[in-house]
Amino acid sequence: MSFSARVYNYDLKKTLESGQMFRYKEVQSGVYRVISRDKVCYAKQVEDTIMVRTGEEKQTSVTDADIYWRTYFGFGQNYERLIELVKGNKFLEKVVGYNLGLRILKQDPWECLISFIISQKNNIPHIMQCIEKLCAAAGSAMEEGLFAFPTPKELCSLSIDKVGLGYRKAYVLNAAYQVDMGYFQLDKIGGINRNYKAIVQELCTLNGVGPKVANCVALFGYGCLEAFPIDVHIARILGLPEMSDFKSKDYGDLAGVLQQYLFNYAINNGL
DNA sequence: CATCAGGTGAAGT
DNA sequence: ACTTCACCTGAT
Repeated sequence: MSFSARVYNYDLKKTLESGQMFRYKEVQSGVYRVISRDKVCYAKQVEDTIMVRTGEEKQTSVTDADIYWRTYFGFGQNYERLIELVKGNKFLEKVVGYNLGLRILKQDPWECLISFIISQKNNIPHIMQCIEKLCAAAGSAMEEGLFAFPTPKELCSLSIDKVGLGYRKAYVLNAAYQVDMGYFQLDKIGGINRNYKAIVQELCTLNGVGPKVANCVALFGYGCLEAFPIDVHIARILGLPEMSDFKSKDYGDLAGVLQQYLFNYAINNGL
């Protein structure tokens, strides 16, 4: 039914609204409805506690849904080392300070892949609108008129002309076909002995998936925190004089976190 | 009406 | 290897 998580240095609003995921809605002040795969939850933060309400019928002990959402929200993550790593660079210190509490979510690779294919050369409100239309058209119905993210098979057998995907439609349909047929195995590329580079390389074999989208999927879908997606905002920032000797590799498995901090700083400060 | 928005692939240097 | 350009669509 619901659970509470004690969190340290977590910011639910920043985490959800930083553009890393698209299926959230603030239904009441401070209450966020979050949808992932075929699951819905309502999350609210009060100081160092996050309350998560799920649609489960009864609460016997810790449910699978609890575990799913704890992992999803990244409650257990800790990026404290990043504060030390950026010391000395005033700009990065400001960026990290601005984003304290923002975590990288652990999303579903399939949903993440399709979402970020759709995101290319597109703006956030329209991305969200496209995804909702896609779910309504192909996903299975859940409670209160909400729809699950469509499975690969569901996406394959859909006419998605009404979704407004534009030229991305072919990319989405092809990805759905490849995954549904088992030609492209999302779970396999994230297997135990695969690494970040291999994941990006594999993802880039899909039509419509280039370095930017592949790195987003690696970061948000596969939990590769060393992934460093470079979009127009990040590229602009990398051109700033204070970033002249910046190398993402220097930040190891916090590079992706810093990337998201830079991105969120950029879109909220007109960079 | 022209331009633009969280890129990519193809074709041209 | 690097540069240019078309691409769907909805918003301004």
